[in-house]
Amino acid sequence: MHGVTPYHGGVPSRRNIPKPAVRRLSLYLRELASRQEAGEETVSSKALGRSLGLTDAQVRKDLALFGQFGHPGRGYAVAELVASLRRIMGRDRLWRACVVGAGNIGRALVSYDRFRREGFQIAAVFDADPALAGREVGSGLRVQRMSELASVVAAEGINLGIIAVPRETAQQVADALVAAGVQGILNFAPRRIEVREGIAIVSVDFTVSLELLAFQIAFGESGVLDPGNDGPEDADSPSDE
Amino acid sequence: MHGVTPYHGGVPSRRNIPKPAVRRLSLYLRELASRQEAGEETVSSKALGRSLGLTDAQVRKDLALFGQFGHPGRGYAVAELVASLRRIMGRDRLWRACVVGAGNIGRALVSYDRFRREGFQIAAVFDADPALAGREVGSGLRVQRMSELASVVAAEGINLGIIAVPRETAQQVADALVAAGVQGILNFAPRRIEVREGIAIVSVDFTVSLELLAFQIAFGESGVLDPGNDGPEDADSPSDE
DNA sequence: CTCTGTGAAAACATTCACAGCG
DNA sequence: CGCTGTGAATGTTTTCACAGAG
Repeated sequence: MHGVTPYHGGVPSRRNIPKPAVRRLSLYLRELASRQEAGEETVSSKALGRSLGLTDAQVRKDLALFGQFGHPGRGYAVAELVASLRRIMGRDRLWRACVVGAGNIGRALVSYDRFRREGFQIAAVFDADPALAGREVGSGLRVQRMSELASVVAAEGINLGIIAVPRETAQQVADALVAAGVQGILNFAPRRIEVREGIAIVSVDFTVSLELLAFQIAFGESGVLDPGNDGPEDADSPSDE
Repeated sequence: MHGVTPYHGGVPSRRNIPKPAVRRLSLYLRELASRQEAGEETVSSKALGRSLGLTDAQVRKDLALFGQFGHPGRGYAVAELVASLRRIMGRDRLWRACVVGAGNIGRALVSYDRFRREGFQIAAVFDADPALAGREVGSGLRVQRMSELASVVAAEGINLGIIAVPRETAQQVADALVAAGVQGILNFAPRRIEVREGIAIVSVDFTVSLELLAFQIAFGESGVLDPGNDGPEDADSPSDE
């Protein structure tokens, strides 16, 4: 028992957190929040793993990367673990994002309620097309000109940028976002984005995901099915720096 | 030299293709197509890797999984490799997809031109809300009722389903798609989808990607930066079965 | 000399299996 | 008992480094 202490005195130091583990952390948090809402007070690594298609050992290993949260014989206290995970993942702070590109994807992201509900506020939208300036998208946001990006990012306290422009302009948008002071970028353009050391970047590439799907089907038919990957379903991995 | 032969006689059999390698294959194909258009005739693993933030050894290993495509001393013949990769990835056949869910994300996907250009045709859109039935989305597609899903999938020769509904209904939509006969599913709903053996599934989870981004920033500040992952940018990995 | 294909080594990630707490 | 935390074992992916082709 360690009840009050949030992170535990001796967090297994820092460093070297496997990226796949972090993605799963996000899944744990989602599942735990849902169980918390359902009134569950404790949950075992086995139960948690079962819901997400993971082994119990995997769940325990992942959580143990950040401290000792479990109670032997009992499992994990849901509320406690939710609070810890939120802090670890930076979900205890306010994230403000801007979307660059008011095309199909940009507009969909601005209107994607889940972001707001999960604590990622979209505070501005920009587009290079002057014809779109002033146009309302989502709930009450108006498209602003690229020339305003730096000042708006500063004035609105925006710390994340979301790139939803065509591949041709994606790198220069990234440069502008970094110059404006964002700490991280979520990239939806189908190309690699380079940013300087210290800026976080994660990419989501729809085409790669679709092609991965096509490959599985095409290759599964022509060749032998890959059996290795039977157990847990595994999410299509985007790219992060 | 093996010039004409497309796949080479002895493809290193089948089986056991690492998933990360398949994602990169998609990147190679994109980069190669762009170089082909630019008139380049050959490319070395080093040049290809450089463009994509990968090592030359990685590129060679990935390609070697499927055959011997390179010409020692010369590099890879661009046109030849594009053709081989297209076949390997199933890009030489016609893919027809339907989108289920005509909300923000569903509509954005229907209008996402890149899918069509890359050979993934969206042939139908469905939504459970009867009020949306008949509404036009994208270029000339009309929203259809869920009750028509099975017959439309059959009639239109649809082999892929794209889930763009809220998490609550995602699993039952997946079941309906599989029952209707699709071979694979691209899932945008924030939850795990289970499908029977033999059906391919890839998931894209925006929230996980955003949280991965937030984690990198929050953890980088509070702790020591993870140094390991310096080199190539790495895409945010979705989930695939 | 350039550049591939590939065994062997290293790094990384998952699973096993069990000591020990409640 | 039930269930965590964790070393040790196993499996997977990446990198190294070099023989050999052109």
